[in-house]
Amino acid sequence: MKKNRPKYKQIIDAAVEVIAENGYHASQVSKIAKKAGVADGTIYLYFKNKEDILVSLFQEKMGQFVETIEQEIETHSNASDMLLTLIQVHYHQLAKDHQLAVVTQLELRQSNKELRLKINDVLKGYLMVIDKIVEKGMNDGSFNEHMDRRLVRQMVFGTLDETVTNWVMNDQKYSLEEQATAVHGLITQGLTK
Amino acid sequence: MKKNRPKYKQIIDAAVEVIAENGYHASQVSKIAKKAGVADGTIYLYFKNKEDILVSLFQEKMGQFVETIEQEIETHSNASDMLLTLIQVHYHQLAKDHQLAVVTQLELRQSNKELRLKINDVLKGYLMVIDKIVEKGMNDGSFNEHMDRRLVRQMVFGTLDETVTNWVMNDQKYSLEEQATAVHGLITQGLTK
Amino acid sequence: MKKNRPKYKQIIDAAVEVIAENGYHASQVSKIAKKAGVADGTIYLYFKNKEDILVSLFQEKMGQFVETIEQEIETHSNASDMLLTLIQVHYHQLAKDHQLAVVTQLELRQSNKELRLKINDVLKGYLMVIDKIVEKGMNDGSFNEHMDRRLVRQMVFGTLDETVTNWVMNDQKYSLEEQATAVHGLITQGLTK
Amino acid sequence: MKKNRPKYKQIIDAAVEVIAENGYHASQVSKIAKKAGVADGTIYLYFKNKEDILVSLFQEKMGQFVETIEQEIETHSNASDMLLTLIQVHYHQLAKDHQLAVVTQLELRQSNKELRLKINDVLKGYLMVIDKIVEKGMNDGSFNEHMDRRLVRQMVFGTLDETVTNWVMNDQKYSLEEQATAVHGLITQGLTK
DNA sequence: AATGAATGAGCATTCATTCAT
DNA sequence: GATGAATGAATGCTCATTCAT
Repeated sequence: MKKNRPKYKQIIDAAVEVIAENGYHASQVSKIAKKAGVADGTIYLYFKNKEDILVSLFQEKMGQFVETIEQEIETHSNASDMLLTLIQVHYHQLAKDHQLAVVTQLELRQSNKELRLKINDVLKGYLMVIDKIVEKGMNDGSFNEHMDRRLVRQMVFGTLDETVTNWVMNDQKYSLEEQATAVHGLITQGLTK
Repeated sequence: MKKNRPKYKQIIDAAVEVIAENGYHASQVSKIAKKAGVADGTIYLYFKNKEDILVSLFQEKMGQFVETIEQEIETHSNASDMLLTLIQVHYHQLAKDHQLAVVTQLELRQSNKELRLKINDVLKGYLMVIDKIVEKGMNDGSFNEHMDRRLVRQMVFGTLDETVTNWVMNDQKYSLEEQATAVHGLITQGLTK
Repeated sequence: MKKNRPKYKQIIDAAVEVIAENGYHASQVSKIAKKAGVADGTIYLYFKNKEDILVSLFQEKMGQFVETIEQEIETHSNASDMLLTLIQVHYHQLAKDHQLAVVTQLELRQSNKELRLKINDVLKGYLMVIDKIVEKGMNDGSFNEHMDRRLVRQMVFGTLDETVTNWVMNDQKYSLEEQATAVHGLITQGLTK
Repeated sequence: MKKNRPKYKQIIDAAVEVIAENGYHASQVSKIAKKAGVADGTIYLYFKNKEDILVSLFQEKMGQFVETIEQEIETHSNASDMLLTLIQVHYHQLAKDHQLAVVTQLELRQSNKELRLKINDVLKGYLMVIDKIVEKGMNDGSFNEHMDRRLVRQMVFGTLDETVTNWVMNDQKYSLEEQATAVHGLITQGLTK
């Protein structure tokens, strides 16, 4: 299994670093190879092509991301608490790894439509976690049962994504994690008094 | 004034068409020129460079967008109604011009960081409209007065943007405009019953 | 006769200025037109094409150059004195018009082979003046009668041209005219004691 | 060391051929690559850019040129003989390689000012050889000790350069090498009987 | 005569991918 | 498995010249 050989992770981590430092368009395969300490050609023993590096990068990182969130959520039985936890962990994961935040929020979005579609596929795992929480809240009566689940998921994800992107674009100069409860409040209570 | 000469708009409209049809990266200047019915060199009488076409495109379209929304909002005196109108008009504008929706939601985001920063500048005008509505609602007591205005703006914009992007990515196969009241409900009431 | 209309000289003088300021390759027709205070298209009422401006420029300036030298030479009856006068006037003409010196010594040489052949044609008038002096000196016995006239002409012209070019390349920071007698000495006496 | 790999010289020789055949401005990198039998991109493994090919070309060829002249000169102890040898070898080197003569005398001079400055740097090695000969002659009393060394160098180089350029422009239809002694006579004895 | 908007041919360079060693 | 030299397709922009007014 290629994914377990040391160079696989080595190349993915090099890719994160190179993209964070140079930006998406200035991240040539040769730069990633150099940073990973392998020859250009070696990359192609582990990845089908450049796009495959980026998709794999996203899969690896997002996989850990979702896994961590799922574990944390399990410690709660209440949908609203689970949602707060999801927000906190989401923010925490990105706040603790600035490079990864830049890469996922800004750089990877410059990729072409096909790559973005594949990234969306990877995101589905995350959206399902949101879905489960919403589902639970709607079933146990803590959330409004007349909501369109798809729209709820889009509101939650759109809000989290937009807040993180703004934080990254503002050079991460305020605390992302401290916003968690306020954002949770907005999502659960809405704007109305 | 270059912006009033017919070829200016002709080229911008051609750019929207070409990008919608071919995608951002396959949209060569020569293709845009051909579609606009002018010579390649003519493009450069009206735009500084390729990026300038795209920024101008966004400015033109977003300018009309914001203007239309502002006019519609003025017919209401209530913050919640204004927000509903904003959502409706936002959805309507993009639903009525599928090509423009594809270009702004998907294609233009593949541009490099500089272009995206310029696009963000243009977006500020729109965000200010959201701000004004929120401000009004918080002042007249219809909205919760303890909210962080920045976060509110990000939630509203993030939700609208995510819902439109999903609609575009799903090939616009359901009605965007019919979602408006549901989205308005989610934003104003939140998830909680 | 086009050459007598005011815009003809106006354009040529603008060309000298523009080329001296911007260099040969950055001297677009539109820049020359602007400096001359005429429209781009007007240039083509007076000159066949861009190359024709440059050839005409060289003809005009070199014509005056040769004429001045011929007049000055006539005041002498001795070949060696004539040669000294030629050198002095050659240096003086270029020293008094720095822009013209830059244009003829450096910039115009970047032109393509065809233009340089035409320039050489114009130069023939000047070379004939040198020839006449040498001829006279060889006939009256003051110059060595066994010399190859062509080679003598090339030595004289090559020496003058190289000394002026060096002076221009060194930013004209020493006096060109003060070198005249020394150069005359070298040419007439050679290196040998 | 890139300069020792076979493709380095292969590309430089191709550049000489292509420029001699097509002229400076019609010598595209792709033409040079084709003539050298390599891919366009390969050029850039050996040279920084197009200008670097031309500067390297000049350095390589002029390096051999100067080296050959220095070796030949060493076989003489007399300044005048050394000068004759320099002229003979200068003429011989260019007469035996017509293409190189065309490229250095005509084509490379069409380059822009920066390239010409770099070429002048390379030329300094050659001018120093002239300087050494003149110095020697002035010290041992065979040459006039009151001469301005800079002017002498310019006269010698200007004369050689002009005679070669004329020969090239006249399609090399007479013998350059047979002129050597006559030119040497002109330079050492001057025009005066 | 004069204008200036419009034209469109032309080209250096990068970089993902391959494949002989 | 690993290497890295070699490949070659792909494109934004300039500017001399024209011609309708």
